Amino acid sequence: MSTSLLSGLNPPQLQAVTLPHQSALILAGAGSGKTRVLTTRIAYLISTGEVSPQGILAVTFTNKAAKEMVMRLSAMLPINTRGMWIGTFHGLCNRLLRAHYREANLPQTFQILDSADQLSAVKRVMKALNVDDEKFPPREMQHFISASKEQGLRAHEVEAYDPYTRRKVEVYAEYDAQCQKEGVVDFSELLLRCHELLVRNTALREHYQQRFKHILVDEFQDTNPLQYQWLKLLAGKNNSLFAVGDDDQSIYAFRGAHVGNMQDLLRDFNVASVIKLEQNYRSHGNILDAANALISNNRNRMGKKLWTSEQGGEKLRVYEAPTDVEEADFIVNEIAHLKSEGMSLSEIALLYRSNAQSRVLEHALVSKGLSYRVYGGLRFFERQEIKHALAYLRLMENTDDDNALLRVVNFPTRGIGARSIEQLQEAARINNTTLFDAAARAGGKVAGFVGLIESLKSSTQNLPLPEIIDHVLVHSGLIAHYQNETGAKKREAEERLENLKELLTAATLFVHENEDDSLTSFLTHASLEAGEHQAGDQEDALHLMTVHAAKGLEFNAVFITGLEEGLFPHQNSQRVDGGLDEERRLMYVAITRARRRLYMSFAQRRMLNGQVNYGVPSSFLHELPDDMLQWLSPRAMQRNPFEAFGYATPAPSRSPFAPAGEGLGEKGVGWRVGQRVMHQKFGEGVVTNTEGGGKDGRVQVNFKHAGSKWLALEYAKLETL
DNA sequence: CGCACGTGGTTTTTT
DNA sequence: ACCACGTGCG
Repeated sequence: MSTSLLSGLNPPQLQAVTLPHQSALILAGAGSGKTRVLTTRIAYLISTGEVSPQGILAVTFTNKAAKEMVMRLSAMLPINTRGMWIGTFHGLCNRLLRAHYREANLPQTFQILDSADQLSAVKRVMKALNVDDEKFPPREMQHFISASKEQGLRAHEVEAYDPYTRRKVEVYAEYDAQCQKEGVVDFSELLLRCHELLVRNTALREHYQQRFKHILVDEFQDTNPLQYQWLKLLAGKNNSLFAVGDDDQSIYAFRGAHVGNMQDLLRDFNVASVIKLEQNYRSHGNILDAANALISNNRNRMGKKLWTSEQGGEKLRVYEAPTDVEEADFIVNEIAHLKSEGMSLSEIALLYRSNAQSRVLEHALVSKGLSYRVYGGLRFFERQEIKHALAYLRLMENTDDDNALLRVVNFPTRGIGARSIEQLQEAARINNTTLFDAAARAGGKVAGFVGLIESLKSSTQNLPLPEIIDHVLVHSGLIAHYQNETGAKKREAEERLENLKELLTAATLFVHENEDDSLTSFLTHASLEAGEHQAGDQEDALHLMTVHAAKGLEFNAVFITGLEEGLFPHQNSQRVDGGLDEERRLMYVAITRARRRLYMSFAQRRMLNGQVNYGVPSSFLHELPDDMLQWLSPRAMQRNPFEAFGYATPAPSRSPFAPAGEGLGEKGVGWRVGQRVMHQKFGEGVVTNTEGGGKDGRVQVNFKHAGSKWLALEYAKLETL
């Protein structure tokens, strides 16, 4: 093999890459070359003849990461990466289920429900079962089902000791039955079904166990219990599981990720030693030291301390603004300055804890004329018009897909109203068929719809994919529908038409890039890679995104905004066990995105949910060593940080948020927002909000140690400070 | 059928 | 403040 493959690796990286055939856990810190290690290991295994490309199974969480891996691998080795099993958990499970659809008891053209599809499917089940959606909010129901599946539990396996849970289990069971009848699977079902297939089918399991000698997993800290079970099953007794992850960057517990999988892996696979990648190639020393200091406040870490040869660097800049608007102004000015110094906008990121915070920032950016791009939000394949188009295509593939039928049976409107649909559903229920079957037996306009689908099917047979879609767009009436929009909706309709055109482009591209260019394959692509298709990122633009979305990225300059107690760390995290630790990891992720310059800012007052909120600076700021910080605003943290943050002086009576002459936050409760108070049990704090008056009055107090709490004035004994 | 108005919710999210 | 969703009316 070529020695160049391994050159430039540091000792632990080299050790990881060249490990013998054994299971391993690689604890890879931020910016420590994790992806490089992963891809180089694959290249190493193949080029030494240890394993053939077919014997590799490499799993990631996102399509982006999978693509990156494939790209780097093809650059390293002169092999055809097509056909290699490198992909997301969902993508790989899909592949397996498609290959063995009969054994998995699925139709060949089974469709994949995204979250929105799943929600409407849940709602339909609940309606059919007469479930009170006040007592059982559909969203919660959906979460219950997904969460159960991610634990590897079918409805009958869920422990239900109370009537409430039993009812949910009932819905879960019926939901699964409905999906089975309609030939659709949701995201977690892909994994669970695949797992069950391998558990039950010994021959199949052994076949894949024989095949995948080396299994490699990226971002292992984000795996949920079902994903871990799946990996364990495929690894069997003889294969090696090479897991790369960072417990300090585990920020997805809220959606079922189980960091404990890292410890479990050590035990289940008898991992002899954990290899730590601690040399960071991304950030300057100060940034790294600050991150280390912050994360050292977490308990139960596997233990890891990043270091860099790039010692020192700039201090971390901290800015306190009176209001969120002024915070945004400061940031925008700072960015304009950086730009004038030659930094390109795309090298700068603006991070926030929650999406709502982007509004103020965007406003400031627009007025300053700086181009930016907000990441996250509505994805291409999730747009209404695209979903409509896909629904027609799905129905053509699989007429049992009731979700798809309901979406387009009367869109564009063809006179099939709520009444006709109810009749259809009733007929389907009585005869135990799907809606399309019921529709096929109906007359009138419904029959017309059935005819439309049949004619779309027959007239597009053997056409290439883009032509199929083009035909459907025209003959479904979608194009005409949007073309006929006038008045207020005209602009919106034009954009939708653009997107439909873009769908054709996406299909053309898909045909070029994929060997399997069937409609089923394209529909799967649309479900599993909803976000991949994004237009317009050529321009040099700032990156605006949540901290979550920033994981895995890096920038020369990073702004972490809204560093206020209750926002970041977020209020709701207090209710969750280990919530604060996860918030701290989130902050750790945020800090470690920066290469050279890091700004952290907060505001004294902020408009939140239509209300003025008075915040105190994030406790995370206190956890950063003073000597690494450079304060850009007058108010500095000195001997007693809390002292510096309290609002000993009354808040000004005029603020951007308060009409002139009115006392701030004065609602008759007798406490003023900004007032420092003492509570017998919770100690020192600052009033951040008030509500009601007299006996019913409540105040929100942000306590120094106990966090933020709402207190009923009737009971709370508060004293002024 | 489509619009107008009212109501509730509001952390993070990939697949 | 804002948005998404649901209901009721023309």
